[in-house]
Amino acid sequence: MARGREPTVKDVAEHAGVSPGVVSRVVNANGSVAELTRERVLASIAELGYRPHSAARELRTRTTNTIGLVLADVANPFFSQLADHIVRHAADAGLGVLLTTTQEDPAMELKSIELLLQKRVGGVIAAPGTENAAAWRHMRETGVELTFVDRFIDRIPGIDVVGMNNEHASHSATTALIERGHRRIALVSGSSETSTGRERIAGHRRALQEHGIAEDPALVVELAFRHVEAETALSGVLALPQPPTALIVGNTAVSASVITHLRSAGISVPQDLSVIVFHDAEWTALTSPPLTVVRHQLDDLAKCAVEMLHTRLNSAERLRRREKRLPSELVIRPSIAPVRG
Amino acid sequence: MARGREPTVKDVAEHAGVSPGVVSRVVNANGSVAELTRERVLASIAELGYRPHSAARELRTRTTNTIGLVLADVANPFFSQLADHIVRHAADAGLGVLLTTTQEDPAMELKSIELLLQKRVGGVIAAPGTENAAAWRHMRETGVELTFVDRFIDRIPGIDVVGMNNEHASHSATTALIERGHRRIALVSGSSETSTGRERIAGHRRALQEHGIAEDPALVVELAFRHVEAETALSGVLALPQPPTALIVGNTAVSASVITHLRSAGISVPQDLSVIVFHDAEWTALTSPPLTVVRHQLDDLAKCAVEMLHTRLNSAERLRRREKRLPSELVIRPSIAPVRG
DNA sequence: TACTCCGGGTGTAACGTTGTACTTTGTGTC
DNA sequence: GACACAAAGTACAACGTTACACCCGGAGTA
Repeated sequence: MARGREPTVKDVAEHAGVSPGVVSRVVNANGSVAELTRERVLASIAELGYRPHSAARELRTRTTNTIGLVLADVANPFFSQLADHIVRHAADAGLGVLLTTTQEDPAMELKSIELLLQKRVGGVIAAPGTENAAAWRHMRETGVELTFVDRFIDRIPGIDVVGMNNEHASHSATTALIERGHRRIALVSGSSETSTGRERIAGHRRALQEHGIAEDPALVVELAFRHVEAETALSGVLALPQPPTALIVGNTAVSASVITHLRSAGISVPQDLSVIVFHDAEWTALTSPPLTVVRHQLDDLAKCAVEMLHTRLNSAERLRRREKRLPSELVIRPSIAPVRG
Repeated sequence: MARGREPTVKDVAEHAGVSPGVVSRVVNANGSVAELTRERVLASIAELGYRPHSAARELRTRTTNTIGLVLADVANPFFSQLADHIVRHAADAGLGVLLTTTQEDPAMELKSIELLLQKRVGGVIAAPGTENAAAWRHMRETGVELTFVDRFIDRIPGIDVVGMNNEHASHSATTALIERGHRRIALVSGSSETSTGRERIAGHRRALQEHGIAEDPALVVELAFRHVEAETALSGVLALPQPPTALIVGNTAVSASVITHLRSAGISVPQDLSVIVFHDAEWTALTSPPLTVVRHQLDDLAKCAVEMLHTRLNSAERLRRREKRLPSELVIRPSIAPVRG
């Protein structure tokens, strides 16, 4: 197990009979170096098994090829698929991804931010919570490039945003239900303090208004992305004197537990309740009935986020803030039906 | 946007009127320092917003509080839940997680290994593929602590392993079917080159033998974790002259697509086919019928892996190789039934 | 001839941190 | 009063890399 010290530029330089600077220029394809020596250096590198030490490089150059990724939790299929795509695209761009999760807990989010600042990551892709605006702003001011994905905090200037067109998606979903005669439509959404929550509620409202349907605040349930609350909140809504005939689940974290609850409560879909959920997880077509979903192009979302960050990292000058909204698609399946007589 | 240089120990030292060494000792709670000066230093740190520069620290101390995590893909709910738990436990231990995915592609796996070596991560948790044994061994010899999780490569010495008791789990699953009268039981598993694939096939065989049932090689389908192959391979098995009456899906990546295929092929579960799948994803109870599953304690798996790695990282001496197997549980649901006729 | 210019190379300092060796001061002991 | 001894602090080098200034020699130009 002869665990020898890892070879350094110096070792390579000596082995190739050249100065360290030349080696550096070879590995970074930087300054000019004679073809012959270049080959000699490359040979030495191969022979010694040299690998640049990124910490040293980062220290010297004050740059990094690592980005941070801050998500609520990666057990939620929405985020996990997003993470998968982001990691892939980042790898394509030569970037490593330091993953942290917040479990929707502001304190953990703060710890994540702290960690990433210490690591001096070059940039961060994050789906931020609502309470650490100051910390995010500070991170940005420290010079860390930041891209918000899916959600964002709008009080912070100069941060790119890539998200879904939530307002539109929610509007379509509600409209689809209204067209089937539904008047009492419940919406389970994330907290209205999050951008996604707000936008989804807004789209829902707009659709109601367009059809002259009065809003009933009791039908809008904001869940701060916690599984436990799902059942109690839901049973409250379903027990209303005038219960809803349709339900939109705009909080991807609780979709499965909502369906579970409906089943155990003996509510049959779509006879008793039409259901639409956000995010087309792999199982949504497997329930009975298959669920109508709002399908997001997660790959595009990830690609955009990585690209935005990457260009920022590689361009010295200060770019204008960009915001990109990706369309989503309503996939109709049997979980919605015309309202009963 | 006054993006000033980040403060360093030197700045803090000057501000507090001490030498840099003292500051270092304060932040690392290392040598002894007078209570009074300690407070003064802490005050300066707070005021200046000092944050240690990890690259510099890593360079100097030749250690890291970052570990690598190498998984096939994090879109597979099995791996994504595992990743979620690992990231959480690692954070509790003060470790950052650099996530890479291989998409089951040996070349990508090699790139991941390369990246992690460059980053000089202190340790790596990995679910390895089969083809890069040499690279993994080399990584270990370089001094990177390594823990294999879920799968492993047994040709490599000195690497800890945390996994499920796959042989036993598979044996239980097959036995449960045999007890219900099934004789022709198909097994969709990962490649028998992976440890999990081998073990699951072995457990299956043992159960068959114990009941004096002849093995039929045509009933064992090895899928190298690729979605596309699932349908064709499966339809082959189902079209056999003597088709199976039961199916065990031991490849978590294809569970959903297998179920989809069964449905589109008009095969009703459990009347035509009893089904058991590995891994209790959040949706397995939501299909109709709900699926019998082999449930793994992913949290324990993650916890063990992180703990093993963590103790290795913090103990100077060379520890003996450890291997831990966690039990899994067969959760019976209506997707299995006594064989017909 | 004297000059600039350029390719190809060397040497050195610096990035921010911490370990080691050293100095200073105070305190208790014989 | 001399001694050892610990506590508290300083100074400096080193980790591996790269940016920068510099040097050398040969080719092109006035």
